Amino acid sequence: MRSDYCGDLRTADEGRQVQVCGWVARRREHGEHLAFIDLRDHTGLIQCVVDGAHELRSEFVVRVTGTVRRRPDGTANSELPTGEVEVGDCTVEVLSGSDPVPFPIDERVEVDETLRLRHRYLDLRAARLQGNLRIRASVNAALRAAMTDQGFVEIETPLLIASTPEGARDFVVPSRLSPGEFYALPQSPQLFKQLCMVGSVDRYYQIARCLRDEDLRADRQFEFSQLDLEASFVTQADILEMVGVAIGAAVSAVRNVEPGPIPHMTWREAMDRFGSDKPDVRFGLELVDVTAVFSSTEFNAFRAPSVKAICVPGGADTTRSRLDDLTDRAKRWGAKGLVWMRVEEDGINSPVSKFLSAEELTGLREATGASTGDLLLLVADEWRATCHVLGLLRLELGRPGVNEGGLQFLWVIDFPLFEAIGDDGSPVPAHHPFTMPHADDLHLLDSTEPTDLLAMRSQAYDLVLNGWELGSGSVRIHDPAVQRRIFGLLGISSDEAQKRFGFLLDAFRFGAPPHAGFAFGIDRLVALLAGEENIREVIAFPKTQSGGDPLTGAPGALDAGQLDELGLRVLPPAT
RNA sequence: GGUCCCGUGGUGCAGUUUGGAGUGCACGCCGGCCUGUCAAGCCGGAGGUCGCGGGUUCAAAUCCCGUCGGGACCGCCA
Repeated sequence: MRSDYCGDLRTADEGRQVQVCGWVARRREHGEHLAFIDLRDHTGLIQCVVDGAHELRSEFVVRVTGTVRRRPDGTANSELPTGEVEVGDCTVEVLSGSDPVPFPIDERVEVDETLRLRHRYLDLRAARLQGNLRIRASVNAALRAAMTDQGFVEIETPLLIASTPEGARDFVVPSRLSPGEFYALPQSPQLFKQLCMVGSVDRYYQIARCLRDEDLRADRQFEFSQLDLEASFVTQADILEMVGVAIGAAVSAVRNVEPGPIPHMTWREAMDRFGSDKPDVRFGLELVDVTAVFSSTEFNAFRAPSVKAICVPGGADTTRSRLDDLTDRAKRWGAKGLVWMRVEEDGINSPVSKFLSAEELTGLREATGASTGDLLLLVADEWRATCHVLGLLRLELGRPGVNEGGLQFLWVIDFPLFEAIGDDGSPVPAHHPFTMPHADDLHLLDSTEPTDLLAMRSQAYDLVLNGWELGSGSVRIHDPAVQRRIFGLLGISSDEAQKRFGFLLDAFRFGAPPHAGFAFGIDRLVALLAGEENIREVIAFPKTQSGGDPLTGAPGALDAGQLDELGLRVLPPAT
């Protein structure tokens, strides 16, 4: 039916009789007996010269039989890869007609996203999504090859599993055979991959679909894909190396460059310098600790456990309304306030400068390296709150576009084991409860001091790319005694632990190898490699921010018969 | 749970601040002309519940309240 793809024809094909199939992208009529058709398939466009095209319309599906010829002198189109040639002496068969399309299939027009999603099959015809889906496919292929090369075995794990109350909200599936009971869809294959380790698989991986019922964002969908992996008899360093190999393969499959070794940064340093556990290191505006400068200040707002500043070079001309806007944002992010200071020729211009001593102002300029023309922004609070607010402010002020600054991968290591002490007095795990404490901090497990517990580091690590958390992993606890100790600290009784994770704990009684793993989001990686700031652009059929699918109408109601069969009754909406 | 932005012929926008006739631009669509265009060109034409509901007003796309849809973000996402 077809001899060539549209986008493949070149001068080397001159003289060949070809059959090309595709969609009419554009039609240019020049009277009754000359017209040009741009024929489009997934490879690109080819111009066909036809004897009249009045019956043809945009997006008609046609098969064109003709001869490839060099275009007449002066009529080549340098914008098109196929622009040196055209298909002439054409016979056109209409294989399928088309109504006028609801939006132009043209990159140059930004169309309402609901409309694009409602007619996703049309949106997919555009080069942007065609390219993105193919980038995604080559990333998947490169990851599979890299994992296979490293001795990993691809294993599929179940989608219908038991709900565990940890982590994100589960999507649940009612059971017909056990009315009133439910499966959960996996948030990740976490427990199964650890069982694979107990089962002596040694190295497991999977491109796994994961589902979490949490609010959607530009970088979050209900459903997403992870490269999920786990290995036995390895250290954290081994896992980082293996993931680095996979990432390198994915990057070089899309770009023609190897990303090189991925630098490491401790969690503490990331928070201190960037105010985030997923720092975007493509730009400066780093946080500067100035707590010491105000150690004996008279200014109440700065009598806080942590005072930090951002110096915005050349920012002194920031307008008052913009500063007010930044202050509003800082407050919405949880700050008690935001102090701004314009560094001017004759000193510091700030609403609070009269509360500060000369020594403090001098110390501040020294600590931040601020010079005339700069803007200083300060927040004072608990250390975590200060870092958090200034970290968000930093992104607001300087974050580069998705295609700027290259690909800056970063390992964030030495995460804390616990992120806070909960209301019940038990520490709250920062990762999951199977995370191995850092070897140097194991002795703190026996401490009863909250500060000791919060100081404990874990063998957990995140991979970050340009400020996006790509994924996380950890060395797991394989020793039942340590696991019991952790559950005890978390306030999880052995009965409760047995109820929640009994099958895993049982498995660990029969010889669990030391093991560690990782998982990273393929949607996010592909989006950044494709230069997209939204993962919906690299997903064939994504959902809107409110979790709907304008194409299929999901989610929708069930009819009474289905509900009966499942033993379900729908309550009226709460008011 | 919260903050902010958007919604105007098929598409993308302007018009909303300061109320005065559905006014404008570009693309697309339909018809005609046109033998080297390429986002073809020229001429003509059709096409509107200004998201929806209520309110204020002599008068609402415009002001107010509510609601629906979309987007960005905070919370949330072990």
